[in-house]
Order: sequence, then C-alpha cells, then structure tokens
Amino acid sequence: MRPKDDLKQTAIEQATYQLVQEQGLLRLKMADIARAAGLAASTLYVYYPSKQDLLDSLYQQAKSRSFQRLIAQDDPGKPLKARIRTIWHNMVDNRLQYPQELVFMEQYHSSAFLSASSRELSSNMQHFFAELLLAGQQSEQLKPLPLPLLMASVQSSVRDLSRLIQDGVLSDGPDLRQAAFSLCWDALCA
Amino acid sequence: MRPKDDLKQTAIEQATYQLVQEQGLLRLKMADIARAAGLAASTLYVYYPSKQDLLDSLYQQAKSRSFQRLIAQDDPGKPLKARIRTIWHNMVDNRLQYPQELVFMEQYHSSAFLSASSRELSSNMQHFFAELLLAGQQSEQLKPLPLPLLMASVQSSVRDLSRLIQDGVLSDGPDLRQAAFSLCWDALCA
Amino acid sequence: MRPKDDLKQTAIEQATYQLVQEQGLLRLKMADIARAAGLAASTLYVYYPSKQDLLDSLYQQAKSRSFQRLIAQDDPGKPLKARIRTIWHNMVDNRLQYPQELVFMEQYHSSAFLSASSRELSSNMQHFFAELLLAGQQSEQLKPLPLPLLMASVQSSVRDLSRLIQDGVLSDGPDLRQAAFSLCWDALCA
Amino acid sequence: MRPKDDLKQTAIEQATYQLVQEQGLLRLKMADIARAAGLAASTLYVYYPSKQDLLDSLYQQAKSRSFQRLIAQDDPGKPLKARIRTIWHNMVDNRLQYPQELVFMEQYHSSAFLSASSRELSSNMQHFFAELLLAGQQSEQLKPLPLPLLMASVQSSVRDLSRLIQDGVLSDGPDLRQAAFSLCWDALCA
DNA sequence: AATGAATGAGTGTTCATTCAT
DNA sequence: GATGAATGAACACTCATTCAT
Repeated sequence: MRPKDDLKQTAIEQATYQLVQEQGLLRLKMADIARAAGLAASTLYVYYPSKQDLLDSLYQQAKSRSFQRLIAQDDPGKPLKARIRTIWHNMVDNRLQYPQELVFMEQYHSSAFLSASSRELSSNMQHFFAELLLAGQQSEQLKPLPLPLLMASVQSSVRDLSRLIQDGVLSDGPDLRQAAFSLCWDALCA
Repeated sequence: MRPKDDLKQTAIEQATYQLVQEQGLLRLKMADIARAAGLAASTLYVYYPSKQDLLDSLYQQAKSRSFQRLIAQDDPGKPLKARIRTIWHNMVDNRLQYPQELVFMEQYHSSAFLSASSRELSSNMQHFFAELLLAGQQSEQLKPLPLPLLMASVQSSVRDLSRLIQDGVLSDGPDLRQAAFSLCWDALCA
Repeated sequence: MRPKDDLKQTAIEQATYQLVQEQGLLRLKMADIARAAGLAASTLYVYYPSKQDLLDSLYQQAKSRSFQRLIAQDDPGKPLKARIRTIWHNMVDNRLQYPQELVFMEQYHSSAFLSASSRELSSNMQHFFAELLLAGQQSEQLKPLPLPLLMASVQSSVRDLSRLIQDGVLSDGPDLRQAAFSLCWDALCA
Repeated sequence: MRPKDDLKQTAIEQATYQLVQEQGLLRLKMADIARAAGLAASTLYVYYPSKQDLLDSLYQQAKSRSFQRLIAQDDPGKPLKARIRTIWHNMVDNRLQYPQELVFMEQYHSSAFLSASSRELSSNMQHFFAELLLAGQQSEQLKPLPLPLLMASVQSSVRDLSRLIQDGVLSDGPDLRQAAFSLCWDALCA
C-alpha cells in the first residue's frame, strides 16, 4: 500500500497553475494536467472527483493562501497608514511572487465555473480590509466615500502596478513602490 | 466574405454578445450563436471562416466602437481637467450602456484566444490617452509618475465605479460620479 | 442539402437488433452500432439524442409492431377457440420470424434501462388479450382462474415452443403446432 | 483461491445477489460489490481472479443450491402425480424464498456472460426432471408430446405463478397453489 | 491476507467544421 | 446564399484490474 502521495497532490496543483497561466483556463484539459504532473489521466480522479471539483479546490486553496500572505506582519497596534502600507506591499509581493495562482484565481473567477461555495470564500479579504478602511474613515483620515469604492481603488492600484512590473513596462524597486503607494494613498486620503 | 444580408450579420453579433454575457466565453458554441441569431449553424461559415475569426472580428469591432464613444465630445481646446473629465464620463457611460460588448472584450482579451492582429488594435486608446496625460505632466498639472501608472489608475477608477453600479452596490448619479472622479483626479494631480 | 435518410434510420435499427442478438445488450456500444450501420458514431446523435433514447425508441417501435402482427387476421366474429388459435399462431410466427426484435425486447425489458414511458406501452397486448380471455370465462368455456394466470399460461406456451424450435430441439410443422396448441388450450379449458 | 475467511466469502456473495436484484447485472460494478460487502475492491481479487469468474462461481453455486432445494422431500416411492406436485411446490417455494438468487441466475443466463462450464451445469435439473416425465409418459399418465415441451410447460407454470405472487397481482395460499397446479397438471395429463 | 493507490483501455457524448443540394 | 446532414477529433469520465506495501 503506497501512501497517498502528497507530492502528487502538489504536482497536480502546480501543473494546473502552470498550464492555466501558459494556455488559459479555456484550453485546460485533464489529460494535459496529468501529463504535466507525471500521472495517468485517470489518477486525477483519485484525488478529485471531477474537473469542476479540481478547479474549485484549487481556487479555494489559492484564495486562502493569498489571504494569509496579505495579512502577514500586519500589526493592529501600528498607525493606520503603516498598516495599509504593509498590506499594500504584501498585495504587490503576492502578485509578483505567485503570479500563477493569481492568474488562476482571476481566470476562474470570471469564467462562469465558480461554484457557490467558492463564491462565499471570496469575501474573507473583503471583510478584513473593509473594517480597516472603516476605522480610517471614522478617525477622519480617509475620505468619507462609499467603502467599496475605496477598496476597489486600493486593489486596482495593486493590480495595475503589478501588471506593469510583470509586463516589463516598469521596474520594481523602492522608488517605484513609494510613488505607486503615494498615488494610492493620496486618492484615499481626506 | 462580404455578407449579402446585413441584418443577419448584426443578428450574429448581437447573439454572440448576448450569449457571452449570459454564459461566458467558455460555454459559447457555434450552434448556440446560430440558434440565437435564427440561422443554421452552417450559415455562420458564410459570414466567418471559423469561430476564431468570428470572435476576432467581433473583438476588433467592439474595440473600435468603444474608442469612438470614448472620444466623443472631446474638445482639444478645453482645459486638461475638463477633457479628462469628459473622457472619464464617456468611459463610465460606455461601460454602463454597452455592458455586453465590454464583457465580451474582457473575456476575450484574457482568454488566450486573442490573435496577433487583434492585439495590435488594442492600443488605439492607449496612445490617444497617453498623449493627453503626457501633456498634463509637461504643464506640471499631473504627477511626474510613469505614464502607464497614471493611465492604469484612470482606467481602474472607471472599471471599479462601473462594476459597483452594475452590481447594485452603489447607485449612479451626479454626486457619486463627482465623488468618484475626484478620487481619480486627486490621485493623478500634482 | 441531403435529405435525412430513412435508409440510415433503418440501418441503425437493424444494426442494433443484430448486435443485441449477437452479443447481448450488455456489450452493445454506440461505436459498434455505427460501424454496423455504416455511419460515424457521431451521426447516431443526429438521429437519437442518447443511447438511452435510441434503445427506448427501438423498444417502443418493436412493441407496437409486434402488437400489430399478433392481431392480424383476428376476426371478432369467429368463435373463441378459433380466435385464440389464430392469435396463438401469430405469436409463434412473430417469434420465429422476428427473433431479433423479440430478443431485444426481452433483454431490454429486464435490464433496468426501461424508461417510464416505455413501461406504459408495455400493456397494449395485455389489455387486448385479457378481454378476449374474460369473454371466454363468461361463456364458461375457460377455467374461472385469475386472468393473469391464464394469460401467462398462453404466453409461456408460445415462448417455450418457439424457443425449442429455434434451438433445434423440435422441428416446426403443423403436427407440432397442433400438439403444442392443444397443450395450451387444454390447460385453459374448463 | 481457497479463502481464509468464510464470512468475507459469504459477504461477497450476498452483496452481489443484492446488487443484481436492486440495479441489474448491467450496472453491477466490482467497486459496488466490495463496498456492499465491507471490503476493498482489490480484496475481491483475493477470492476471485476476475469479475467473470466471480459471476460464474456465483451462478454455479446458485444453480446447485437450487437443485438441492427442488428435490428435497422427493420420495421415489410415491406416485408420479404426488412427486411432481412436491417438486412443483418446491420450485415455487424456491422462487419465492430466494428471489435474489433466481433473479441473478436469470439475468446472468441471458447475458452472454455465461461461460462454457456454466452452461453444462445448467442441465442437472433438466436431466432429473426429464426422466421423471419420461416415466410418466411410459405409464401413459402423461401426454406423448416431446419431452422438452412438457418440461418447459411445467417450468413456465412455476415461473408465471411466482411472478404474479411477487408482483402482488395474486396472493399466495393453498387455494391459489391448487388452482395453479391443476392448470399445470391438466396440461400435461393424457 | 488485505488494501489504497494507480492506471490503460475504453465509453458515451460534444462540437467546430464540411459538403451536397 | 442558405442549410440539414454528416463527421472526425477530442474530451471528461469509468472501471476492472494490478501492484507495492
């Protein structure tokens, strides 16, 4: 009895992220995942009952890992701007260091595949971040605009910057980071 | 490939936009398009040589129509902020009034389907807008940040606002527009 | 535009009957049917939406054709014994001349495939025959036993005789027929 | 192939009979048998080299058990009618008390699975019963019809009655049994 | 002996595309 | 030009069976 191999589980995940990044969710075939992971196609069904389940499972995993990375080093004792800066940097780092997971999440999210349970999970980070910004509004540091607008503004700032760095249009570094964050912060600031 | 019947051409286009919005690009089938357009599936091949071509053609059409709408009423004689405000409003209007075309463009753009020729066209609006912002930087009205960063900032502002309105989270109106635009403008402003 | 070919429809039916007789319902594959009918496998789906539907459709067709053959030459004006003899002979003939259809019906009937609508149809012949026997009981020609028992007795007589002839154990002919029918009739007779 | 654990052997058999009755031979899967028997699928291969062998083995077992039950209490010293009546009752009882085994035998017999060796065994009961009826013919108690015809007639009588009782159409009891047996006997009788 | 893991050879079904009319 | 019919190339998924432990 071979032990159900964690390495294989990981191989499947990595293969899937890789393939989605390379060819898009649309072209993703179970047979390709298996080949890339070094398995027989039928073996995938030992680990996941269906393609849908495999994708769902990866999505939820990526979502929660992302969340953990974003709030790393966040210190509730620090002042608001510092906390937001930390998280903002984490968000950028997350995108730059785990681009495959991010690509996967975005493609899957916008692909009419998303199951109900996955949709729920989607809001972890939203809640956490909303409360942070709300506190900023109550202390009159942030503009009294609708919260979703502020949140979207921050997230877009991160996404845009990361994309430009990834595309080679801009080069990552402290100066660029500072410029980009100030752009973001000024937009929020009262 | 010049169609005899413009009505059928239009029916195909509308059917495709509709179906992509309803079910996603992933589930789009030639047979469905034909049924929704009131044609036989094989007739689609009278108008387009392949599915790929059909999608490509729709993408380029949507792109250039979008561009025309965005620069409508733009007056090069007006001051910078007014011009940007006009275009910003056009961008929001465009998203709210032609959501199907926008959904189609975004899904298609991020789907590894995009052909080379389509990718080129993609930059029309980019060039136009880049020059506008560049002028703003030269007159020291806008921050001296990398142009792509500023452009992305504006586009995100538009996309975020539109999405929130479409999702019913916020309600469109002069006040909201003003708030959202000021958020956008402040971020750009020196 | 080629006309949807009735010949192909028939080819599919014949191929299916043939294959079920030769290899059993269990081994019946869509690809085999297609090959035997001289078509591509996917063409089967032009004529039937699924394997289940194909089988269902064949079953209902066989059922109703069978019924028509069984009541051929039945003359309500004739005496009871003559009518039953006629039908009894028709039943035997039906089994001997269309063995494939009969094999198919029996295999399909006992295969947990049978759909609800097919199950209904199943009783056409039952009703017709039940009334005939009931009349015989009322005129005190037939035993006053439960009708289902009498009906089953006749049907078994037919099935058993046919099987023995088909298996080559007995040889068909007027004498055998007469012996077998008298066996059947005596069992019914008061 | 001699099993260590007789309980497991029995569990496999019972599970198989059960599943065939519930879902039909067509839907029978090794994994289902294993689950129903409380084993791992691979364990089945410790007891039987293949699915074919498992089914074959069960078939032969059911056949010989059936035979033992049918000739129970048969007393060669008694008169013919009494012997046949006893056996006839045993046949009905056998069907009513072990319906799963009977269902299995019938489905398996008519499923093109039957192996050569199984086919031979099939005739135990045939021989025994043939000699009994032959004796009846020689003493001029039974009709001088082909033996297979007489045998089939009796077996059908049993099968029909049992089915009607199982289906709830008729209710078992001494009166029904007597009526049904007389129907059967009269058909045989000279 | 017992089994969880792994798999190859199918299976039914889908769908973009072609073709004869 | 328009189309119903036909199809080949996939594709997701199944299942009896093998194997290492």
